[in-house]
Amino acid sequence: MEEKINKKISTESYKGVRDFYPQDMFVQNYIFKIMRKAAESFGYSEYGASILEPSDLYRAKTGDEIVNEQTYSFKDRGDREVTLRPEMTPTVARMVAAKKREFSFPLRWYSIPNLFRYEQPQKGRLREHWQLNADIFGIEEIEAEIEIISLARAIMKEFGLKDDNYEIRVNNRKIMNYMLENFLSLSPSESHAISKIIDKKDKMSGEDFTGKVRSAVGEESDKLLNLLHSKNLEEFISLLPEKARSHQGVLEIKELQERLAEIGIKNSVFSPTLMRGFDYYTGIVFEIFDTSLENRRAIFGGGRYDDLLNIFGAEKIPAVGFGMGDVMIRDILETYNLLPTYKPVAEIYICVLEEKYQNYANMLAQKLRADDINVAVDLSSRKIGDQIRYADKNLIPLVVCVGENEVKNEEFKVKNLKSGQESKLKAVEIAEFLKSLGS
RNA sequence: GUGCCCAUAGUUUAGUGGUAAAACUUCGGUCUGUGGAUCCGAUGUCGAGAGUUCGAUUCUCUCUGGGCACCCCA
Repeated sequence: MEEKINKKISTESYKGVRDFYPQDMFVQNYIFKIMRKAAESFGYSEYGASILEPSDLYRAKTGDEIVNEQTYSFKDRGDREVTLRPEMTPTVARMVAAKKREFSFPLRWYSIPNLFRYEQPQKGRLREHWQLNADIFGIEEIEAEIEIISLARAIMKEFGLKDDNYEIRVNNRKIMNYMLENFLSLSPSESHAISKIIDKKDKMSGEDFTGKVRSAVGEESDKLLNLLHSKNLEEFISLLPEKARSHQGVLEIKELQERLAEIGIKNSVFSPTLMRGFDYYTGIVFEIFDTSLENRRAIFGGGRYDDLLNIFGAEKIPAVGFGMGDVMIRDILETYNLLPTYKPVAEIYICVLEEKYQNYANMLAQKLRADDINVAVDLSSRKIGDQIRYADKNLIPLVVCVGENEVKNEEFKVKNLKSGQESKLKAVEIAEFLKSLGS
């Protein structure tokens, strides 16, 4: 024997990414199907783009550090810096800005891109994931937020989630900025730092949070803490100084909640500690938050980003949008036992009793396919029992055996593997029969 | 990037300083013009590399991968 030169290649997938075997792909397709259906029911059109973007696209917004350390970035053969897109918003902003003269606004767009980030994988966060992005461009008024949140809620509903499975947390960057910069007289960098602390409130103990706020804000911290602990908007407003009570940011939240309630969305909650990590948000921000004990995580997040398109030198184009990841929604559906049961694509399996009937079986399959039926034909010439067993193990619901009798009579016994029932049918009747099964 | 835990057939798990076992799955055979069965058999360089040792799957280190948390958050 010669020594082995070839080293075996590992069958593991690349770190932090997933293989989708047919059963996984079935779930993935189900998730995408629901997302598409809901988005399109609101008149949103699907768009797409390459996963490769020039690194500058992200530098402009997020800074060198994130691009260098948290993205997949490399130089191509032409010495261009390239990044695997870590999010879709800059891409869609670029696309909209590029052709803004050609579009009549508002634009309602969605996409389900795969996104990459170079990070340590952990729960709910992998290196590659898919994320529904839905955005509306060109509406300055709160109508945009109402529509976007309605869409988010419609998706939850379509997945079978009930309103009391989650809450819609809302806040407004405008009032938060006002509060930090005017009411508490913090400098922009101080208020930026405190925003990050506020955003993490739920991740630390009450004392920790109080302590961190005190050391960051100083003597005014009690005022801030009281505001952040308000249970609802009324309490929050009552703690604001007189002249701030009718601040636009407050009015927007109030109107948003009222308008949502009017159209039947009653599970919105004002959440003064909701900030969202991104700096580009300029107004309302929101999150759909799973209230089950198992997850306690945001399923959706989004908000208004009126100034983002400015980086392309475009005139201001207001925008509201959100993202929803496939990893999170999978976890949620699992929690509430809402994952669909796997069904293979083949509806009928044709068993071949003797090798000489193989081509007859192929012809029968062709006829059925012409009637839009998904048919697989056995190729093994194995014993009939093994063929049926194969169909059964692969969850194919119906079996037709082709042998001497069938060829002679042109009639087929269609066997339902679940019930064991057989129906004698002509080839042309099979499509109708399938419809009657309602599969 | 940091820390903790983990790694044995395809899967779930036993087990030992003297090169491994069970169940299920898969594949092959057995039996039946109609299935989830029976019986027989096959499938592992114990994640990779190095070290300690007469001898390592077992002990040590490094790496890789997985899980969780931190960092960061899209």
